Amino acid sequence: MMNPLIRKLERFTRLSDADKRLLQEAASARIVNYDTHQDIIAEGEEPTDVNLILAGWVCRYKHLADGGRQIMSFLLPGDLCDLNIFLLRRMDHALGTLTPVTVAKISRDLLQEMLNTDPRLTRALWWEVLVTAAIHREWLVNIGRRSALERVAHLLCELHVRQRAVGRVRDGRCELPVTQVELSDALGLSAVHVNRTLRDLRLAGLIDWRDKHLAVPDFEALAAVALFDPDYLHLDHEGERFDAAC
Amino acid sequence: MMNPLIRKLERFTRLSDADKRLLQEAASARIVNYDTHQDIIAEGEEPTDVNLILAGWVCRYKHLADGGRQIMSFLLPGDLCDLNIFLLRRMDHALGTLTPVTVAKISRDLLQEMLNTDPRLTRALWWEVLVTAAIHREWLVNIGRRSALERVAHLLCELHVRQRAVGRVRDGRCELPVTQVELSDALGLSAVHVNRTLRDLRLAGLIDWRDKHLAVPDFEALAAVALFDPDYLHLDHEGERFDAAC
DNA sequence: CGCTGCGTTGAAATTGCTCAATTCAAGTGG
DNA sequence: CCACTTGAATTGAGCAATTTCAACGCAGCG
Repeated sequence: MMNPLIRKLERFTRLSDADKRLLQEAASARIVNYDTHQDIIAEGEEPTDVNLILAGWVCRYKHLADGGRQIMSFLLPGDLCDLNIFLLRRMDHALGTLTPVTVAKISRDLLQEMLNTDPRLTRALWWEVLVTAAIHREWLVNIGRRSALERVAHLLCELHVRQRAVGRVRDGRCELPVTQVELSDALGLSAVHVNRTLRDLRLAGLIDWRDKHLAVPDFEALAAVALFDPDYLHLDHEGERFDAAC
Repeated sequence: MMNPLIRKLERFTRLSDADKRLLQEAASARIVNYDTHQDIIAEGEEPTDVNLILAGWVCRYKHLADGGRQIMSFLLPGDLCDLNIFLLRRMDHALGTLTPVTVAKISRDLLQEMLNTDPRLTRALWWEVLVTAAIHREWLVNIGRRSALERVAHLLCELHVRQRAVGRVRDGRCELPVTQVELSDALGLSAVHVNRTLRDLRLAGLIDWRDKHLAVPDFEALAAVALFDPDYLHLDHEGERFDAAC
């Protein structure tokens, strides 16, 4: 199995064969499977491993007092969950599966060793952390300031682009194995309104979402509705300027 | 001038005298002043320095096509702005002043050297980055799922607690040198509605905001309205467990 | 004196929410 | 193979929260 993390990190920086071997080993040591709607780690727990998603979709979320929840990230194959375990003792949010999921557990100690010995890999992994924060910021804009139509379209654009970045889009078609309720929990909208908004996008011919797959016939058109600008994903091989330094 | 960053980082980990001297030097090298409503760095620019705020309030924000804006962070004295300059080439957001501001510019090279030579400081600085991301996540919950009253109260609680953490609260009173419009830009609400919501909080005796200063007579009461739980700020000396390792 | 920025208030319009019912597809057990 | 259940999507109707528009007050300042 080609490690999807390697593919993604190579967008950012070139990795040596040794880097890749190290990552590949780390990602093979301890594989764990989860069913749909399970917590990989709950809010308040003390994490012991970093979770690398090999297959399936995961979300970060928090529960609210009134029973609602807010999803703060969608994590796809190749995404790394808790690089913060080195510094923050307790999880201030939970990680839950949206589909059946396979993760590789990378222990603190192993990761620490990788970070100590491999500066290029260190940079690549911190790039992950910073891009995650950049996505959080764009979500703030999305939820705070955009209309429901723009909001839904924007999230669909993001998920489409992120999947394209790791080779998971064919003919404008990618996975979208989440429910409308889950989308609404991510967007700060009601499920009913998400449903109506999706209908509007469908009627406008902008999306075709069926069988857990999203087809976007004209990405530019959808991006225009969403006011989507992919800069915040920092996907354009920015790290290559570091190669000289390594 | 006591460096407010040192005070804050010591909440997280103990710093040696050498660490502190290093930080103190770095924060004295190049001091720059800004007026109110200036950009310290604009969206799209390539940052060259890390900005350490010594005095005044700063915000992260993005402009929208329709002229609106979303504020994504409030940065207070002792906060560090762009630790990401090592990895992300272009700013995906701007940093603007809310008051007259004094910052210390710490160059890439100097910071890089500090990170290379001082692992404890490195950890402390990354703690900054992770806490910033944690605040972003809580803001997502706030904007996505809470009512206007809860939302406003929650932000006021956060700003109060963050200032308490750096010794800037006396008798329940702290600075709040922002306008209602700026609050509304941070909360995803209209300025008019923020005004009405503040009136409700004032009439309920929960806040007293005048002359750029916020007084909270009964913090627990305000926190109850806001559903505020300060865990996400990770202020409770979590890093001490690392002392053994250093 | 007359700006200008900021705060305040009222009234009308709108967006998105809640409640409730219905459909549909995919199991699951008898 | 059918009856039943369950999870998800869909639709309508009424309602509530928030926005928008518009006006006015007030203080600081050139």
